[in-house]
Amino acid sequence: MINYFFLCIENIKMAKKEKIKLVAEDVSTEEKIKQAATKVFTQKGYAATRTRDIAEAADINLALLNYYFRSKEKLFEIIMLEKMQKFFSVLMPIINNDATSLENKVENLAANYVDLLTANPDLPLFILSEARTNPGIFIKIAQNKDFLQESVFVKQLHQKRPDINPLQFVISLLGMCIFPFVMKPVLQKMTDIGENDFYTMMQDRKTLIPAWMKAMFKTK
Amino acid sequence: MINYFFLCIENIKMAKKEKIKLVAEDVSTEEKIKQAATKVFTQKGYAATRTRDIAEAADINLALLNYYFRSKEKLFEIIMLEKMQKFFSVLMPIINNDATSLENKVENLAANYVDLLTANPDLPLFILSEARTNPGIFIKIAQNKDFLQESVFVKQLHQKRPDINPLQFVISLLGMCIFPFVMKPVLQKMTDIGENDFYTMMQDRKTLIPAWMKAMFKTK
DNA sequence: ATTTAATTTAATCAAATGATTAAAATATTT
DNA sequence: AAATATTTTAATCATTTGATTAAATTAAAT
Repeated sequence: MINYFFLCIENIKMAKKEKIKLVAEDVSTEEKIKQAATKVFTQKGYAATRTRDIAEAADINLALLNYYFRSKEKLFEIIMLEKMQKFFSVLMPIINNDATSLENKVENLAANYVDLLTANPDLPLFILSEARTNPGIFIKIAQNKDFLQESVFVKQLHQKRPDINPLQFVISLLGMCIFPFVMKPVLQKMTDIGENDFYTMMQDRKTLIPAWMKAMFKTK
Repeated sequence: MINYFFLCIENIKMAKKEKIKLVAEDVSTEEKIKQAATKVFTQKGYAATRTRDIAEAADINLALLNYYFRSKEKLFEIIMLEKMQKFFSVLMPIINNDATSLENKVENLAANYVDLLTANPDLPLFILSEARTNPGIFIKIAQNKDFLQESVFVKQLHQKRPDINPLQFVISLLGMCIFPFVMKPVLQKMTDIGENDFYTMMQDRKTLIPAWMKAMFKTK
């Protein structure tokens, strides 16, 4: 997260280009490539994606991809870092808020993640599976390894239930929000759940998950 | 699931071989390849796996892979079907048992899946991510699309809470069992959770998840 | 208007990769 | 022991794929 801009504006040439394009405000070739890459990478994963797929989706010449981003790997890193940022920009402000209660944080997390993932359904599977296949990239994201343990959220969880590892609740909460979207491809191939049913269920989860978590806090 | 053996013993030649090898009881070349393929495929996914990786891991000549399994894709299908079977051979008997209570089913599912996934940590991410990338294979698995809706488990859930879609509970339960393993690669790269901590937490979940689910059933 | 810089195109390269082939080695049957 | 079938090896193919190059085109600066 920290070195996101460093990586993104990796050399001066690109920095120049980016600025020009931002001022110009048009959908630049660079942006077209990035959008196409986001689509193809998140749908098929890094290994299954061909640079030619991206070029075709972006409706550009293949050489342009390398001209703008040097390599498939560099382009992928940019996309991945953006996606990770999206994830953490939801998580961090909520779990570190001193002013909200534990219950309130749970409500916020459920609502915000359901909305984020409804808009980006294959985001979780993309991040989670690339973390396994492509470990190198996650090392570059110099995240403070204690950000979770030191969060207000974890402290509130510990206060509420000192007898249970707070991470158990964190994993369950994230699982209840994220897992449906991870499971979606399998679910849709194995059952008759359609797009509308799924959407309704996810919306219902905004209230179900907080209610469930409250009940889980109270178990003896 | 249904056509598993049909696919596996795709032609008479292979059927012959298999029988001979089973009788002979030695670790046949075919079995060596399958074991190596299982390892590499589940770790790296289909697209990122090179047939040469498998050959090297199995310590055999590359041509043998094609001799025994015709193609990378055919080999993959066999591995995938075995893995799916592993998953469903845990799920099906439990959710279709008339003799056990709802609470008992939850206990069984939690305990059995924690054990299964502790022994096969990258099984879920393998299945879930290939379902997205490689949709063709899941069509071949001619699963009855109503097996879940018609299960005793879903009926018991409906009886307990007619006001909530039973699938909401199913997804949450599976999520609480499976998601930790899906999240494991990311979790380990972002926090200081070691292998031992993770193991302990998963064992604790065998009792936590049933307790939580019971509490969730009671929410107003 | 001319020069310089940035962008785009078409053609091509080199390496990687799934697969095949023909011959050699080993096992099985007659 | 000879003949036959099975298994293994080494060499090679044909494609695919990420990347490059040199030329053409367009935009920007002087």
